[in-house]
Parts: sequence; C-alpha cells; structure tokens
Amino acid sequence: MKISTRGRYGIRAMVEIAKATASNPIAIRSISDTQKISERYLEQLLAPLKRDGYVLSVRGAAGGYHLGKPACKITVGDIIRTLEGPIAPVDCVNGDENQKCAFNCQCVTFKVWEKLKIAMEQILDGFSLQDLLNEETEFSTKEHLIIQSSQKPLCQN
Amino acid sequence: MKISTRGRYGIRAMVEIAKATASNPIAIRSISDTQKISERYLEQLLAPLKRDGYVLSVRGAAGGYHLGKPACKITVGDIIRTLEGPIAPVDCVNGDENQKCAFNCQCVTFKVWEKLKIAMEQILDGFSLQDLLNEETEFSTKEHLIIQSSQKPLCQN
DNA sequence: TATAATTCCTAGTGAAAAGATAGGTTATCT
DNA sequence: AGATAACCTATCTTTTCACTAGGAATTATA
Repeated sequence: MKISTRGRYGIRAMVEIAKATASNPIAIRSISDTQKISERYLEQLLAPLKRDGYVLSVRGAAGGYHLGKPACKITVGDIIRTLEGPIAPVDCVNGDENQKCAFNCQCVTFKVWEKLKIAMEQILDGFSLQDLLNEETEFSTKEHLIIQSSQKPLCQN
Repeated sequence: MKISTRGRYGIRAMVEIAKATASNPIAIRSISDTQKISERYLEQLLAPLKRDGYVLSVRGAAGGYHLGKPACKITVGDIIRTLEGPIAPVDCVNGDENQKCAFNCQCVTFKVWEKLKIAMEQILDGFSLQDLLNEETEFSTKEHLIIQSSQKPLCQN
C-alpha cells in the first residue's frame, strides 16, 4: 500500500513546473537539480503527464515545461492516476467493469475496498497543485522548524 | 497503491477461521479448499497472525486454527498491518520517528500523506471480522444477484 | 504404540514490477 | 553551425511478490 517513486517524484516535479510559465518554461535539468531526481527518469514521468494535458512542452534550446492547465485544476490524485494508474486498493474497484469477478464482487470484502477507494480519492483529489504551492510559501516563513544539523536523509517523498 | 495477496488472502482466511471454535478448530487444508488458496502459502500468512495473537492454533491430528480474540475486536486494518506492515502511503508517516526526513517532513506533500494515512486507517479499522461475517449471511439470502454462467473469474480478493 | 493428520520452521525459486540507465533523434534558439 | 533541450525506445539491475519445497515436531485415534 505504498505510493511509488513515480507518483512521489511526479508530484514534486509538478510543483516545480507550476512555478514556470509558457514564456519561461522550466527544463528537466533544472527540476532534476533542485529535486535531486535523475534527468532520465524525470523524462519518463513527464511523457504521460504531457499526454494527459497536465503539462505542455517547449522544444529546443531554452525550452522546457509549463503547466497545461491552472494549478488549482490539477490535483494530486490526477498526477498519481496518470503515473501509477487507477487509485484502487484492489482491481475489482478500479472502475473497469471487466475486472469485476464472477460474483459481481459480492464478496464479503467488496464493501471495504469500495469505501477505501472512495476515501483515498477524496483525500488525493482534495489537494490541488495550488494547495501545495501555498504550503511551500508557508514553510519558507518558518524555516526555524527545520531540524538543525540532522543525520536524517533529505526528504524522498 | 494495491493491497497484496497477503492482505487479501489473510482476510479471507480469517473469515473462515472466525467460524471455528477452540474445541473445533479449522485446518489449513480446509481453508485452502474453500478459499482456493495454496496450503503452503496460507501457512506463511497464519504464522504472523498467530504471533500477533489474532489466531490460536491446535497442533496435531484434528488440530487447526481458531480466533485469539473476539471477531468484533479484530479489524481488517489489524490483519493488513500484521501481514503487510504499517498502513502508510509513504514511509515518513508510518509512525516510526526514525523514518522522518531531515526537514521533519515539512515538505509540501507531507500533509497529503498524513491525511491519506488517517483516512485509510479510519476505513480499514472501521470494519471488524464480525462485520464481514454479517455481510456473508446477508449475501446468502440474495444469491440471485450472482451473475449467471459468467465468463468472469472467481473473486480473487 | 503405530500411524495419520496436523502445525511449525526455514529455505529456495521464478516471474514480474520498480527504478532507473543508455543511446540516439528531432526541434529550436542564438 | 553549435548548443540546448525535448523526444523515443530499448536495456538493465534490484527488489518484491507469490509461491514452492523439505522436513521436524506434535497429537488424536485406531
């Protein structure tokens, strides 16, 4: 029950891209530098995000990426669905009718999975990229909260 | 973001075990037959469930398993935690302080994961084994809902 | 008391998914 | 022309998943 690096990196990348504009797009190189994510891996994450319209790209020198729609219209759930597939704890609730089993999923656990899926989507679709950006500016005003000279690793999420 | 077979099989096995009693325990063989799960694999799932006190075992001939506590006191979340580890979409919210990162997880996504974790636990701990048993008797009174002569696979969840 | 039925313990294995790397092509700015 | 960047496809390594396997210990019962 873990979010994979695809989803986590994707969200962090999108937060960076949200700061760019059509006339001043951000390059993969730049995202890679600030977020410490392999350029080559990032490339692979941005392809599906572009396909789904969440980002647009500008090719050639001085090119890069910028959002394909307003930050308030892109949710964390959108990004995860694009990069990891349907948000569903088991296949029979992923929205594809063909994945339902012979009992029409009338097994004792079906209700649990259904409710779980709904709860997860409610949270993930409840946060937009804009919310995350606001969160960031909030953090910058309270840097003192950062643990000093810590042995702990940089955040990987 | 999927529940693995360990969790899913474990829940189905526990529903069977919940029907047994201390004086009439259910054997792995029997669970395996009705739930179509490999005996050897089931063995491995029951070990940790026993360790955590959710089941008790009776060794030797006519032995088997029965619940270690009342069905209403065992939740789906309990079973999943025992078989799959902490219910946490990312490591930094799994309850282990050592997994928190250098920024004390003050990254823009932390709030999302925290809320997601809480929502997931609320659902999963909101269903007890007893609830699932009740669900089952409910189904048996409306078998007509089962899809007739379907090509669909048997339920694997 | 032998035997069959059962849990218990540890190890191994095959396939798939995750998490990247790598090489090269195409487009665009300066 | 050259540098910079996106784009495309393939490959590779590591880890996890899902299961298999062999045998030891325990206990009812014939």
